[in-house]
Amino acid sequence: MNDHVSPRPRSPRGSGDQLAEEIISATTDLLIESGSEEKVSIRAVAGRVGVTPPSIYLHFEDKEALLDAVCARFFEQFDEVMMRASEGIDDLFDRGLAQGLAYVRFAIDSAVMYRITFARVTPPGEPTLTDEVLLSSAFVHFSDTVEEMMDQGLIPRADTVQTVLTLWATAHGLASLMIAKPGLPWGEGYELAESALRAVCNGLGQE
Amino acid sequence: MNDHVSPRPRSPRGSGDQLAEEIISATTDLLIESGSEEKVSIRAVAGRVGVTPPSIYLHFEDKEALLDAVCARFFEQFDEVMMRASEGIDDLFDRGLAQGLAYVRFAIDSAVMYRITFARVTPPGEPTLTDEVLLSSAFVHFSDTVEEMMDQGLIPRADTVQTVLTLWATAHGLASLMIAKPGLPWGEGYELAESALRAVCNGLGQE
DNA sequence: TGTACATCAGTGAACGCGCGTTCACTGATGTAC
DNA sequence: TGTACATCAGTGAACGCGCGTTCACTGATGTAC
Repeated sequence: MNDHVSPRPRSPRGSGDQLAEEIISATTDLLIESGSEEKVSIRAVAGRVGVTPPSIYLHFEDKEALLDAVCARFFEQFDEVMMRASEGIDDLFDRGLAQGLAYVRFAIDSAVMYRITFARVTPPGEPTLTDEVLLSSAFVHFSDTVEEMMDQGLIPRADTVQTVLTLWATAHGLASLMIAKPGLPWGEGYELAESALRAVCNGLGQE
Repeated sequence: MNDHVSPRPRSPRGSGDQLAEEIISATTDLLIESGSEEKVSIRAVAGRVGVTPPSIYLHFEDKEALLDAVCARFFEQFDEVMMRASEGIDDLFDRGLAQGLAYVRFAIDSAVMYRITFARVTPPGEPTLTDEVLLSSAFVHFSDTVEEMMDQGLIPRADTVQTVLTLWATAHGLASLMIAKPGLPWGEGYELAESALRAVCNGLGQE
């Protein structure tokens, strides 16, 4: 964890953002390796990047801000992954399912980051959380899919946000329980996850 | 957090277990107050109980062992809560639903403990996890309910464990997402949770 | 073109702190005779 | 019944450590004249 790298050359003037990027990805790597945010120190991050600890504070106000940036960066990847997974799938139901499964898959593949991101509870006063998530690309894109599915009658028409939250909770529950309790009999691949997602889709509106 | 309490009287000979109990509940209280296991120190626990730090090691091998004991104790409560919630409900479907909802409710009421318990990932080598959970009262009791529901045709007959895992994942997803993102529009009470649980029950077997 | 200067990304050393844990010790309690 | 002793739950003080963060400083780079 305390690995040092040959000191990096000084950055040219206005290119401070590049170091910020390197700090974020070094922190991500260390989080994955260590498995917890408390085990990743500013010193270790600095060492990994090839810089001294105080330099970190030139780019992030404190450790919390750095971790926030890292988690935000991670969360952004979900949109890309879900979009890519449904590319070229014509059947609308299959497309929605593929997106949900891609979510579960990606969460499990990046188990440590997923766990850490969701463990960082949003402070109660945070006013913009709702907007932040609701406006995030992943949420919007998936909402679009859901709305189309309603249009085609694949799932019953209802409040879009409520439906999206229900499906998200299902996918999140599968991913996070599979991560937390990997020893349970989840079966070989993702069949259980797939059938759970299908079940909730098919049961919508029959409540 | 560093509160001290008047020093407790010395325990009589063979009653060391009582102090162990007090340590567990003091730790639970401190976890709830601080919101994270790293913020709870052995010193603080000792102070809360009214004892010096080294005494803790007379009852728990180290901090990890103490936290494990605390989480195990917490997990045991789920069975009691779910059983109590379904008492006196005759309709079998309603009984299952009440158990699921009680799970979500209790998880949210004890948000901090729930989050911490599920964040403590079971180490990969742990051999007994599966048996541990599968034999736990909550799992067994809920499995019984599910099996009865299958008998009555309320949900399709299928592998019980798979069905229980699916329902557990749904309840867990709702609870943990509601805890992690309380700012999202979950609605007033637990209607969204209830309709999600109903949806997955009704969609089972239609995959 | 050459020189003095301002800028500012990054440094080196240190700060104070709280932590988990260890260890030799104490002293009230129970027991043996 | 009285006394010497073993037991052992809990103590007091200290260990070494790594942490987040601060602050005065450096020195390469770009700019003004």
